[in-house]
Amino acid sequence: MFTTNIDVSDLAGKLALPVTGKEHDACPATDVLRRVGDKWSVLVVVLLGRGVQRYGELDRAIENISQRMLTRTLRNLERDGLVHRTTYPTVPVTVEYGLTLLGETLLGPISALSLWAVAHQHDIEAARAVFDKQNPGKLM
Amino acid sequence: MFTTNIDVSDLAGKLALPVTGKEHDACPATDVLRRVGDKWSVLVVVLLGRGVQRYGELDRAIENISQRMLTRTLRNLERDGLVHRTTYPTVPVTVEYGLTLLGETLLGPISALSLWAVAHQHDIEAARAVFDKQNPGKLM
DNA sequence: CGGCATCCTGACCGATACTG
DNA sequence: CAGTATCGGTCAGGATGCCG
Repeated sequence: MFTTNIDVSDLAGKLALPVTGKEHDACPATDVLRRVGDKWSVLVVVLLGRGVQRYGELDRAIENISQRMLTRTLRNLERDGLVHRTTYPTVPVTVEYGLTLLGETLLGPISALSLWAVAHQHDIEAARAVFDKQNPGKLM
Repeated sequence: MFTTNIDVSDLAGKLALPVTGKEHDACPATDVLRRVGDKWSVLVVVLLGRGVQRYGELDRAIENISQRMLTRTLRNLERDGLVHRTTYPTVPVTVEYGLTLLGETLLGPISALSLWAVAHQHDIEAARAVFDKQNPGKLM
């Protein structure tokens, strides 16, 4: 069981003003947030959090992901050192994917965010309904 | 001081296999992750976490954000109920932005993720260097 | 001051076909 | 089985100009 215990003031305190473009682009948090924000990465990480799985297992587990995106997602995660890829010289070839130790440490933060999303989904949905009613045709 | 204390097994346990396309698209976590993953939302939320700020203050604080994206980011956050917008009928008009109570509860999870990113930035950088050396020309 | 309208570029992502 | 190659669509995001 992993737990996280975070003091928010740590982050706000570290942030100096103004935030230049280079600071933002070079910020490791920006980097990670973009990876986490792409369509499949978090889902793959969470699935691999249950244990090592083969390419085909992931492909079937996520039903509608394209092979292109599954491969791209796994390559990116592998490049960042979050996922390790193991091949066995069988015929045909067998490939297993699993989380690295670094990848496992990511489970805590992304679970915190996911659980926040689940916990507050109705608040968000309600807020959107109000906004869309008060601002017809705006945004969207 | 906000703190979060998360049991990762909560998330993995809730996830059933296989994950259909509709389940993934309708998942509130997917939704939040995409908003968090866009280029400016988290930065704006963190800045507003320090207190109410005017449009121009945010614009100068983030130096190189375009007005278009600042407005879009604020609108999206407002629509989701994370940010509140207050206008004062001065001449010219004054507009203040601040976090809602819901928005403040998001500071915990995104700080957890950001601090993870900062803590492991060197691991990630090193992993990328190894990957890029072993797979020249692949990905990127 | 605090936007909105418009145009443009490059990601991200999906569909399809092919392969060691 | 586990990918690669190619094409095309959609959309985030930047630049510029105008406005109440």
